[in-house]
Amino acid sequence: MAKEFWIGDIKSGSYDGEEVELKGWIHRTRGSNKIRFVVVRDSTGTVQCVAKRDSLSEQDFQRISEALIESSVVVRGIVQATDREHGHEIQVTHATVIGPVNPERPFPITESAMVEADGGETEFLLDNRHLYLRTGRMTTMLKIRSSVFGAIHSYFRDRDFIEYQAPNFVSGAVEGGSTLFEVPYFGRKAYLTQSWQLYAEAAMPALERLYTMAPSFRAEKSRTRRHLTEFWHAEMEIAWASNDDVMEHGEGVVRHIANTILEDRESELENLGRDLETIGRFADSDYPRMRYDEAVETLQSKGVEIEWGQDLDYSKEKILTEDFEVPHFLTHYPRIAKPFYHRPDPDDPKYVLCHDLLAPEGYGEIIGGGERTWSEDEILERIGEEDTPTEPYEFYIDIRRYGGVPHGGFGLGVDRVCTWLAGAEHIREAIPFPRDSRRVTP
RNA sequence: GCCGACAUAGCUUAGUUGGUGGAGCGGUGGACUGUUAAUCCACAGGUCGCAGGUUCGAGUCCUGCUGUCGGCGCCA
Repeated sequence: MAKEFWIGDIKSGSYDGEEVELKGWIHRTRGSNKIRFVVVRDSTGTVQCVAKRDSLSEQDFQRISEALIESSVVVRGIVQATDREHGHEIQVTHATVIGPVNPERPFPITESAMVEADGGETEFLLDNRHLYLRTGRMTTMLKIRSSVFGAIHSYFRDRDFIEYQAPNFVSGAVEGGSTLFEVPYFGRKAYLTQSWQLYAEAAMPALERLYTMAPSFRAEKSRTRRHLTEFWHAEMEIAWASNDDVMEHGEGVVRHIANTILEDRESELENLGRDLETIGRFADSDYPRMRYDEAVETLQSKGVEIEWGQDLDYSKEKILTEDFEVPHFLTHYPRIAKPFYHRPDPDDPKYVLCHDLLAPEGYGEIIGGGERTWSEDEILERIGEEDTPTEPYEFYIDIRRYGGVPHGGFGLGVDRVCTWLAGAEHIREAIPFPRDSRRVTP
């Protein structure tokens, strides 16, 4: 039963002249009543199978001729290298349809649906996401996504970080409670986590270097091409570290991701029309760093209306990224613009020791992080500034009461990184079943 | 939360000043021995998102609703 032959290997010439048994799905089919051209797909590619009427039994020829797009088939035949545009093809000797498609309900995703959608974001394709997954564009995207996930794991594991898991049901927020999903919890209220961070800080004195990749949930009614309500969050926390140390890892992991997909997913990137030199630049360059004050001056010199102390929203980030060809950091935001867990800069407590990493080409923020407020006095002062009650944060304060140390970390939006590196139009293209404020199905 | 669009066959869409809704793809039947989104002929397929209203007459004009898309804010 196990599958022995893969289209990717057939196309690379491993079986020229040999007989193979091909298991896959019909991608396209055409031809006459004497010869049928059936393009078969598997997870590694597509290959044209040529079924000549007199080369296989009448029954097999009939079956393969009648099978509709997305029928699953087992085809046996001889691999032949050709000069035709599609390269290798298979001269069919036997054909069986395993899972047929009923002509009364043909595969709904047609050329017209694909061509028109381009990025794949029509309502129809979103409603049929479970079927859209098997199209070329989505398959390619999922392969790149897998490599991005793998690269994040290998980056941290190669540097002796410990993978550590936090609960997804939580009782409080990391920041502003308005964006929490509330779920009933045996007569009480619980919430879906927005971030691993608070729980990571609890384990920081135990593990010192830790990371995770897990879903985070934000109940924001965001309607943009960079937001999901459920997204994959790669987070790290490191003891004995400054803002600069954390940034080194942020730059390191993003460059490692770019390097990995360049190495493992070159053809997939090209399929999506991504320029490899551009990705190479993301992989090899140093990422510039700019302080908030400098960013405000730059914006003001460009005629943008902004006052010191305002947070930098997306429209302003976008203007800043125009000056860069690679990701760049923005650091040292005003204390008043950032939540309590960011540590004030001892050199100038008007600022906090934080950073955002902005992707170029208009993709915007992919990392947010910084040094944490780590002493008991400072954390109480910072929480006090926000008029936040301290009770929900008792465990967080405890971490500072028992041997606090300088530490920091960041959160990386994995789906955003996939969107950016793949050159996709919308974050929905980069995740199999996107969740936003208007869609939880399929 | 705010702003702006859109909704016609399974899909992608055309539809003029309001006068019996067309096409391409997909499907079915037929032709064709090398096709590349194959081609050619024929057929089937429509409560024009829903509910009201204006009118002799509404896919088309008006109101409301629903759904979807795009943008802002928020952020990863």
